[in-house]
Amino acid sequence: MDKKTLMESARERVIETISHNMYLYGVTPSIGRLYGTLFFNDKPMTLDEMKEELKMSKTSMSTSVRTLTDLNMVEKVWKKGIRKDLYEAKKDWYQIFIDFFSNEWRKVISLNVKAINQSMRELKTVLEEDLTIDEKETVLHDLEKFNYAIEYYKWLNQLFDYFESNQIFDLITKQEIEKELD
Amino acid sequence: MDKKTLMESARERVIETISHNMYLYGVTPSIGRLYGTLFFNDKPMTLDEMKEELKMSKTSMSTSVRTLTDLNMVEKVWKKGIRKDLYEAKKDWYQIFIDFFSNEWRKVISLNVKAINQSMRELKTVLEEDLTIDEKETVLHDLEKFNYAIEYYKWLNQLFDYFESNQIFDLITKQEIEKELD
DNA sequence: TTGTACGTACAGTTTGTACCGTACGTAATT
DNA sequence: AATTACGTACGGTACAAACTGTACGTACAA
Repeated sequence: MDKKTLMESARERVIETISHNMYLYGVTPSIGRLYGTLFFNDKPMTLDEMKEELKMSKTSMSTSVRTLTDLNMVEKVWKKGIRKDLYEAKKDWYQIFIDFFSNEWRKVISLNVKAINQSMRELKTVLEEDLTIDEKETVLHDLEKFNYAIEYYKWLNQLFDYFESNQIFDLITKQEIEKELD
Repeated sequence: MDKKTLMESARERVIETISHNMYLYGVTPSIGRLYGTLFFNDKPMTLDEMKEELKMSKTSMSTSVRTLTDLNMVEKVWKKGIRKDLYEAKKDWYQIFIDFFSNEWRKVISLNVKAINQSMRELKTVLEEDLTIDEKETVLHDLEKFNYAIEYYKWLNQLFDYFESNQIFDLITKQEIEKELD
């Protein structure tokens, strides 16, 4: 294998691995591959360049890039004289990690909390009616579980606050190497 | 709406919300719904009971329950005199959250690190050959990125160590209520 | 040993979604 | 104003994943 191929395959291996593991962020391998490609490409790319590089349709590049933008993994950049939109990978992985929780997870938490609050209100009105022993017990059990959930979501939000405020880096510093990986 | 329906719908709303939001853990709504059902069912359930409750096939229940078990969200329990397998939801959501990172994320990190190390070794041998200025620059750039990634994964692992050791609860206590949700 | 109950592997079917080509709206260029 | 270049909404297709039914292996019961 000549040096050219070796250089390419070394990069490809990592891109491919990343692409198959970005399901943790809820994206498909194709989208992951696009991020990997942008990450290793030092210059911003146009949709046409991505299309060419990945041998996929321009449409796919457009929607994929939008997904990555929504996840704060990619941003549009401007360069004078160039009409096409240019995109480049955000390269601060710590920030991407934190943003993911601050955005995606908090969105979900908010939805769950809303549903739980609604159900709690309803159950509390039911409590005022005549209930059998069993019914009352069931309602109280459910209310306990709802309360537990709410507490948990509060905890999660506090945790994400901690991430977002960068206090987490006081606790675990970026450069520090304390133990060997693998 | 009578009290019976109200009680059921209050519970259903929350189960449904959870089921649609458990994609963050990489599971489908069906599997999420099963977890929700088990969570609110105070007694362990058999596959047949789940099948009946969710109006799905026993096969689906079997595979779904296995998925949830792999995620440490459900466990098999024994009861003397009962031949069927019984399953119940694990109810410690903090632990589930932590286990998710300790298991799923670490698995992915390990794979990524392996790929990167392999590629780093290859690039370092390439560096010893005759390279054009441009080639050498590219290789060095890639090596820098690989190093960055390795550092990031070390950081993540340290973070998860912190979770796993429960030190995180010293930092953010479970009961504490500091701010209002939503 | 035979019969019964149970969980799951497997293969078939259906549902969902990733991806493509086309065709349109918008904005820059002349 | 006309033309060109560009990004994306839309509808169709093809592949993948979720789900089902059957059928088998295993373990307990009689």
